[in-house]
Amino acid sequence: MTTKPARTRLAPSPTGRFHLANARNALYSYLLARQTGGQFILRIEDTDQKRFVPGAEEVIVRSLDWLGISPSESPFHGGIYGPYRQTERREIYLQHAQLLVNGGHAYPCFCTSERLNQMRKEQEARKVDRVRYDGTCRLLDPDDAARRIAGGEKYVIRFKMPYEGTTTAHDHVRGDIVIENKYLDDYVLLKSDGLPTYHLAAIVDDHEMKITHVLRSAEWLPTFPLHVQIVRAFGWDEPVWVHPSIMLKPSGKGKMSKRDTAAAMKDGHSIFIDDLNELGYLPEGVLNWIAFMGWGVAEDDVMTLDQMVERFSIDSLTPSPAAINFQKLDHFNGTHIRLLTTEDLAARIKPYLTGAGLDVPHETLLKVTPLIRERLVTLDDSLAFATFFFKDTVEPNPEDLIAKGLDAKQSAEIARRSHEILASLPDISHQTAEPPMREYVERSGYNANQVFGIVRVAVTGQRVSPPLFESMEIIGRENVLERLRNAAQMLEKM
RNA sequence: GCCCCCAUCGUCUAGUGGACUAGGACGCAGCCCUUUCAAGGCUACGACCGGGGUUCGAAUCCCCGUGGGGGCACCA
Repeated sequence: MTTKPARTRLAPSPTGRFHLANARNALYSYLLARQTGGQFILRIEDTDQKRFVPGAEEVIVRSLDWLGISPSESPFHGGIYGPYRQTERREIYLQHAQLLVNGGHAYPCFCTSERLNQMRKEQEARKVDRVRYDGTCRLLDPDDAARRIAGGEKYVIRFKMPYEGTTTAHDHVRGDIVIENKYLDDYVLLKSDGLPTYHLAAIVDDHEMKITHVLRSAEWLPTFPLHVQIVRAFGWDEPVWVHPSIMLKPSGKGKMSKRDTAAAMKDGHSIFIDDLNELGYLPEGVLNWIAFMGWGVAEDDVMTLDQMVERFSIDSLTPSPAAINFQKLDHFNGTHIRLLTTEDLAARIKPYLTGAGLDVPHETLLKVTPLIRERLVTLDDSLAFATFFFKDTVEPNPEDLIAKGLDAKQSAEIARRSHEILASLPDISHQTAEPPMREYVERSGYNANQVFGIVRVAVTGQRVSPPLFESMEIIGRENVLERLRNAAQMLEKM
């Protein structure tokens, strides 16, 4: 591809959590920028001070960093097109709003919210197709308006939307979108607090920051023609507009709600990036999962970030809404876990183990890791599979100690015998331990399931574990023997 | 209610008029491997929303239905 460097942006508001849709827009933006040798930047859209959530900006940056798709310009990274926080750009919007007013594309409006509410009520009563600003202040004499502003009267700046005609906006994913202007409105561009609304701020910033491709969620489609009109009113060139599909809840019925996110969390899943991190997901897995939600690839498969950079194209983005599929997340996560080197995986597992209060010697962890690797879906699954390696004793459930089809007495015998056999061995490596144990299975008349099952529960404290003999080798001779003794005693008392 | 968008297996998707007996992935089922659980391998099941056109020929183009989604703020 011989495209010129793309400048892309992620422009979230610091009003809540950083979720899947944010991450996916960020990913695609990042991919496009890196692929073309351009820049991916982060701009904070904090013009709604009422909804501002302290700390939200940090979560955004942390999430991006964790995913490995950090911006090169942002309030935190700096950059020559800053400031990257909209509240710090007031003057710029003020000037641009004035430009629009001077050009006859916008006008000051003094209508109070009370009047607006009443107006809306009346229009609804009349059952108009589209409730829309009635244009009262459009007719104001400019000098008059200027005097009222000078007099300190509160006002907003509204866009002067044509009452007739149509607007055609071109979305790269969907093609031309045509709408009759009468269904649009005289949107407020500058609020009475002097801060811009999204419509003005985003358009001005994207231009000022030399953004070439605007990637944003399809929720913006309804006001997309407005944005195009604003760009044209300024006389600027349009960026390439790209609206990836909306993400739906797993059932496919609507967007994720509070309820849905809570339900997902109960299931060990989440749409929030910081949650995913804590839940034990890998950034690689999350990225791979997100990548395919709205990006149509013929043979989708595991992909690394670098491979995505290579293969990504805004031409293959899909327009239809996509249901979130957490099972696929699990699949990709497991796959990426298996792709990690032992050292890497061990390092990532460790916090989950130590976090549970376990003392985790690194050498032991390195031996354990290959044993549990293909059993992990998330990193915290390591707790279920590896805890017994790092404890001095285990407390098996007595009932689990009794093998299927046998009674306590027989099971005790097996435990005792196994102890004897293992105790007689020079070492307990799986190479030396397995043959005599298998021989015992043959001779005893019990089956492998029964014998190894008892030993497994005795030694690991659980019915499900990594491979028995390899595990015993790591646990160590003395420890294994003791656990077997305890189990035999337990069984004999039953 | 109005506007906009969308429509291929349960889900994510490939498909840009003939190469489609419609391909892949997840999930699901079965088999193999196996001391448990996984992982892995193999196999099966499984879709072009409906109706009209256009065309020699339509999953692919057009129209109308229907269904789903999104949006109708001095929020983004």
